[in-house]
Amino acid sequence: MPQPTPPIKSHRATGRVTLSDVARAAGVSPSTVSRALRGERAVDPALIERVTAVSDRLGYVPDPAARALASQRSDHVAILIPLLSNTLFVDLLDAAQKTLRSAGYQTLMGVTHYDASEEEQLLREQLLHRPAGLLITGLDHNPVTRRLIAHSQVPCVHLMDLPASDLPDAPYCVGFRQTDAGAALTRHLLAQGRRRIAFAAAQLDARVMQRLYGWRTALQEAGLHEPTLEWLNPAPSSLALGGILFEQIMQQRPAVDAIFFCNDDLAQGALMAALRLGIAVPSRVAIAGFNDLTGSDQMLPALTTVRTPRAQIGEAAARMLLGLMRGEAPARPQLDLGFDIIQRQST
Amino acid sequence: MPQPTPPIKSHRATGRVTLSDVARAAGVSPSTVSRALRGERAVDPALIERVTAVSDRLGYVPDPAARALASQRSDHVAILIPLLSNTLFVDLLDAAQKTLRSAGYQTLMGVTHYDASEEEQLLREQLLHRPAGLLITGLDHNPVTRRLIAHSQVPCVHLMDLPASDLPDAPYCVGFRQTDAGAALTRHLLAQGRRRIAFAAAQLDARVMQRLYGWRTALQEAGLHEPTLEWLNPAPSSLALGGILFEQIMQQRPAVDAIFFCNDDLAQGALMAALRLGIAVPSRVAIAGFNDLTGSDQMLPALTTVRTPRAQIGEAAARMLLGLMRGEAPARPQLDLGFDIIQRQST
DNA sequence: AAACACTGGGATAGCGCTATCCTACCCGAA
DNA sequence: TTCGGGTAGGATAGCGCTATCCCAGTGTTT
Repeated sequence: MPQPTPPIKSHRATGRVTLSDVARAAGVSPSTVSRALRGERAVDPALIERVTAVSDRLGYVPDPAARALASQRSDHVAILIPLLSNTLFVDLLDAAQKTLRSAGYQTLMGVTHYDASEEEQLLREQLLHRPAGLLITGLDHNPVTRRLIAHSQVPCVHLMDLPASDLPDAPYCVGFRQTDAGAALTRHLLAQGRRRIAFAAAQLDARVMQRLYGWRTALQEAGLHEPTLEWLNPAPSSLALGGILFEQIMQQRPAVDAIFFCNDDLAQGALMAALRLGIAVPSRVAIAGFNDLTGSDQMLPALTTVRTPRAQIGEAAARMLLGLMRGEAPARPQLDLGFDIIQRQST
Repeated sequence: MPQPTPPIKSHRATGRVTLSDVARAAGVSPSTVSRALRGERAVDPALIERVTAVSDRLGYVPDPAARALASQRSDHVAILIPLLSNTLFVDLLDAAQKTLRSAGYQTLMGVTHYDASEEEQLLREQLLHRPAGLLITGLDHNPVTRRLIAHSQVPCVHLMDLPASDLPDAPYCVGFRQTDAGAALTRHLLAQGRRRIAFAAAQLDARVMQRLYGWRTALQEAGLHEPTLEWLNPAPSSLALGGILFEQIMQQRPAVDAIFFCNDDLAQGALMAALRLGIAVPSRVAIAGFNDLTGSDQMLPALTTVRTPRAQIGEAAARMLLGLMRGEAPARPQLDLGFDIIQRQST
């Protein structure tokens, strides 16, 4: 009776070059290959070189799933942003993603739509993949979300916002002081001789409210604060809405001589509406925006705005996170990248 | 001599509720739990219910890494787009991502920057994660990329473009006929009485060239084609560039009475430049764009453009892919979602 | 010289699933 | 009655890594 030849390899062979293949070819143990390739523990430099050479020759590439299962840490970095329809966040995502990829990490993107419970749910899904790090927009999250982050032990950097003061147990974050930026732009308008400065906003997220606070503070300091000049609309931000808000303000508060829009899209819409309505900008009313989005320099008149370093924030936050994932503590837990007032023709 | 108590659980216990925990609690084998929860093979309905109940009670959630390792398929879907700085692709990504997430998939995003070798490299990285599916922008990829896709056996749907004709072995794709759209918009301009219609383009990707081809065809049919009215610039598209192109064309081809810009950002820039230069639109020159991007309806005059169903493309492609991943063949491998000419005041 | 760290390698047991094989049982057909 | 085939469960061996333990060899201390 003929003996069946025993299978040499598993019945589920995949054709992939594995770590054991490299180990066999290099004449060392799998542990050594693993350590040599990852730079873990001390390995004889000569061995590292030999293993690396063999690995390259065979075209070995580690399997992320196996690595994730064994080490309980994947090569994913999760990022949570509110929207993709605001280029602000897309720029953040783009920069972070680029930086993370060059370090070998894959980005897991989550879009929260400004919804705390959706944020929580997205975070849960992302944490299942045991990400190596987490980037999250803003500082205010619901308690469950905060607990999930803390309990997961995953290094986390917050984007865009900075805490009011340097708390001892402050979270890691990269951004700028929204309040200061709001106040600075308002002071710019005051310096131009404007006295009745309205604040028009939509999509009232935490950062918008901080800009409002900055506006309010600057006007109070100047003794010019007037609550009826706050024009807040919770709807999503858009050019069209900017036009509508502009028209409302001009009609209902004709004495207004400047409007601070919380975002450039609103301000751009206002500028187009002004053109349509024949309202002279800046002579009749000055218009200023926030974020220096695409096209603001092309408006007629060109839009005065606050340039926010969103790409730099994305990149710096990713770098800080990469450091944290290596176990390094950043120089300072908060990184303030500032902002610039860009004066153009609309003020 | 006291015996050391043997550890009950592994020394690397993670506190996670595993499939075996559910199996033990439900009094069945792990295989049965796995099958019951995935709806694999036939399982006694009563058992399915019991297992599901126990699983819910314990809060069991499958580990994606373990699943990926064992099954050689992850819950990731890879998506490759050229840029994040064009809202067109962001809308595509947003819609696809939303659809895929609701089906339990995580999106792995790759940004190719219109670079074929970067696309190939990104694809390699994504394939390491053994994605369950792949979405890729466009139909033209380098041979290695095509081979990687074919060899990976991962279901793949192409976005935005449709092949010239219905080939028998045609790839799956969802989009619309760029050539037809280009021709249709050109015919619209002809119908308005325009005779010297320029085509201005930047970021000359395959789709832009197809629109150019459509423009050319329509003009040739009308006996009005003039090669010197092709204005092609390989630089990235932007409002500022649109303004520059507009100024160049008006200066160097004063007889032009209409300009078809290959993308709305260029056309918006041109409209702003026209305002600045005091060139009347549409009386002196008509301006039309493509894609109906944000703000086009707010321009002065409002921009005539082609509305492209990018969100629908993202969603439909994701749905088609989900079907393919379940092993279903779509009704037709090509899905044409069409386009609409949106006539506004600029023509 | 004995005791004691280090250092750098190997052996091995999982990580938490799924794929595959195996088996008991039930059914209808011969 | 017997047998084949289908059905629904269990047993088990990995998937490809890393974490942990172990150990031989080499200093270092008193």
